Amino acid sequence: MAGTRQTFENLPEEKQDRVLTEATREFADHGYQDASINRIVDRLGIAKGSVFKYFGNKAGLFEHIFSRAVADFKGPLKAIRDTDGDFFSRIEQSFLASGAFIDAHPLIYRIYLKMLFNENFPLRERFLGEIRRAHAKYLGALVDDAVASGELRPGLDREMTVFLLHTMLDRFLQNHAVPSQDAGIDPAPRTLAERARAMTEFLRHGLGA
Amino acid sequence: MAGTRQTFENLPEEKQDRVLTEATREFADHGYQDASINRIVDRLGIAKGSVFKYFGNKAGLFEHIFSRAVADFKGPLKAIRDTDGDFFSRIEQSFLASGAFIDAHPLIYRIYLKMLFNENFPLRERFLGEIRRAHAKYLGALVDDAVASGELRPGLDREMTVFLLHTMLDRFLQNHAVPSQDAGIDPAPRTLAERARAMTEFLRHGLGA
Amino acid sequence: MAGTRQTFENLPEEKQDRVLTEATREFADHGYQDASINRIVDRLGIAKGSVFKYFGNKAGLFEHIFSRAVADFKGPLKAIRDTDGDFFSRIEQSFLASGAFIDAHPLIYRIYLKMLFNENFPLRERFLGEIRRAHAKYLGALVDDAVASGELRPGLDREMTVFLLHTMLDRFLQNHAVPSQDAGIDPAPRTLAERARAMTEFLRHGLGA
Amino acid sequence: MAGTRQTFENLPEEKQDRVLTEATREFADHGYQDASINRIVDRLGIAKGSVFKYFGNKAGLFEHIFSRAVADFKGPLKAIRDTDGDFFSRIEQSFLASGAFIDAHPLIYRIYLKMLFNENFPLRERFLGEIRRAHAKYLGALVDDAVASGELRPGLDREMTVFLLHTMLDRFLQNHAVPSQDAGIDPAPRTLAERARAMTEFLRHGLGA
DNA sequence: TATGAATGAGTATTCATTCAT
DNA sequence: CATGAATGAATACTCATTCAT
Repeated sequence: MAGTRQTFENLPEEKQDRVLTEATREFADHGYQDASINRIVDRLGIAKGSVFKYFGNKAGLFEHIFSRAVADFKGPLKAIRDTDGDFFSRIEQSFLASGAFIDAHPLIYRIYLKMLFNENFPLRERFLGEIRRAHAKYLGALVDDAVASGELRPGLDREMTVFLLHTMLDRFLQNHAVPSQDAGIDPAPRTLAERARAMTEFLRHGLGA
Repeated sequence: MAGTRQTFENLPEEKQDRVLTEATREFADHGYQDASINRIVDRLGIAKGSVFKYFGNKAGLFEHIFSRAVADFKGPLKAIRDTDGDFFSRIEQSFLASGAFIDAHPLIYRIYLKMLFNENFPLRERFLGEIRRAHAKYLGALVDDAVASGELRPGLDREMTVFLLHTMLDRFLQNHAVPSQDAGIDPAPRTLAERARAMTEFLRHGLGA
Repeated sequence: MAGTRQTFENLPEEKQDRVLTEATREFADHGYQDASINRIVDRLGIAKGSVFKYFGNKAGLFEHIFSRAVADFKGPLKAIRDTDGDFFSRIEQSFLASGAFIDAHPLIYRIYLKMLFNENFPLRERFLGEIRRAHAKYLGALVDDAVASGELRPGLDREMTVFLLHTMLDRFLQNHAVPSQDAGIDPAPRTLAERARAMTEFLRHGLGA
Repeated sequence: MAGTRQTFENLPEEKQDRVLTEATREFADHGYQDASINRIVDRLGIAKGSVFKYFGNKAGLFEHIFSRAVADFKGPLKAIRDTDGDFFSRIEQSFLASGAFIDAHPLIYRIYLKMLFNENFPLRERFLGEIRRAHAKYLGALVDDAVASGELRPGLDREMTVFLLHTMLDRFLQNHAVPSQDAGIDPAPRTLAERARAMTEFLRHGLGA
């Protein structure tokens, strides 16, 4: 109880920020296992022991960073939940809001992507599960509203619809963050808004009443 | 570096297979950077020097393995290119064939997934580009056929359509390989066939004439 | 170094006790070199700097603890010096009193045992010498009395007799504190009293007139 | 199976000896936990990785050294088991043979002493148990012979007698190896033979018929 | 051609100690 | 007078790569 988490929060906020920024960058560049605390402290110009004082160990540092990020991840969705408008315009806004989040926190999103298929991140199951459930809950609510208002074509399987929306959102964001991934597939670079609009149109045709 | 690759191919085929299988497993389990040649040779019971004789260095070993895999990746698509049937049934068959490929080569696909967002794989850009282009070419041809036969609704942007198909296929496969990824989103476990059918139906509504 | 020891003794006695108990436990568990001031202060919930204020450094802490213990070690012997009774019953009482001391201060005795053959304890020579000399003096006095009263068989070398008594006492105590040490040698577990009686009988035969 | 124990035994014998000698010295000087592989390899002038190649880890190195030592420990006793002569002269020979062993392997004996009261040696229970049981078996056989031939006074408890002999032997050896331990108790330095003779005499009086 | 011994820089983590607040 | 942040050297251990046999 004595030494660990408390000590970091007693630091001047500016120093806290420097440490977290540098560490986040390291994890974004190298994932968890290959991230090097040596490199972090060298760049920061602080003693190696300090990091362990602050966070206990490497996993503690990662968990500190990513648990804050998980909270942030959920943020943009909440903002839209209460939005007015028809189903598909709310979907489009979700795309845009999530894209804006990624633009604001590119390092965090790179960590998330690395975590997706790399098993050795601490608390990976918990973190990914939280994010998934938040999205599922949010998208499920949107779908329920749309079913009630008759905006979706009848006979749609609710679970499959949520899964499809999630799929589209996820891939939209991946593509936004790592455009090279679609080099050769979608060669024409588009703005965030253009792409969001196009995918919404597709969804409207596929799902709309 | 002179007779490098040659020496490996002079080995009895059975030994070649053992080496490649064990190395593939290591990369699938740990990615590139964290894969350990020490562990590989320990499991194989061969000398460490041999691996370096065969492949030059760690990157050479990986490239040997994954360049063969890239060729395999393209295989299932070619098989369907000449298939008869309407557009959407050919799409559904693509889903099924790709899913079958993953079931047959789970380790290769795990490596591919890790490579997707992890920058430090050797020749990553080249490998991913090859796979992407193969898919784009294949899907593009399918779309062109469908446009010609009027199976797609008019006014569809070809590139965006290809992108959407690719998105659906990719996510379908990820979900097939790592089902836990959708725990909480698509809780009802489905067979490969059921899921392929459902996604095809969705595409038919979204894209069909 | 000025007011060093003083500051500790100004503490409320209860806090002094907590600090010393926890530190003694750490030294008993880990010896000197591997004892960790980090762990001690973590368990105590006090600042690390305080320990250094109180005792100067790690050696100072150990010396404070063990110099008090040395005084205690000598205690039980003094109590018997003035006892009446024949030589061998006084010996037996010494065994019992020393065993009782160990039961009352098990941590101190564990430190003593570790110090016996581990050279890197601070002031080791001094501490061990003090204890040895106290025992030698005490046992020597007993032997002198017995020689005078004719209780010992004639011709016994005084020094060797003292050495033998010391040997028996020491090993008796070690065995009492670490019974597993004699697993397989003396498998029948005995009470302190039984063992003291048996060893006294042996000594009576070996040394008695 | 590939890398570990085999590699060390392939080394030229001279190098094996240098490594073991230096490592044994380190353990004798510092015990297990405080022994430093850094120091060992620095003195040897070899790479740190080599030691881990040879023995796997620090515990493996220690176990290699001490398991050989345990075998050696038992050696001198076996040599005497078949000796002729009366009980007490065989005991005296045991003292002398064990003392000679310690003189020949002082480092090993110092490790043994440190292990006696320091819990964190690898395989400690096993090693100490083996040594104890060997001694108990040997001394028990001597006692049984003496009981059969009537050399011991009647009514002696066999177990207690073995325990006493073990006690005397152990302490005799400790005193021989670490004479300073008895500074102030037995100030007159004696030869090994003198001391063995004196202790045997004592035992003869205490135990003899 | 295969072997496996040698290397040395790299990893996370712990530690006693200092000193500004 | 107490605090606890900072330090940097120390620890065991792993790794890809080289090269003499």
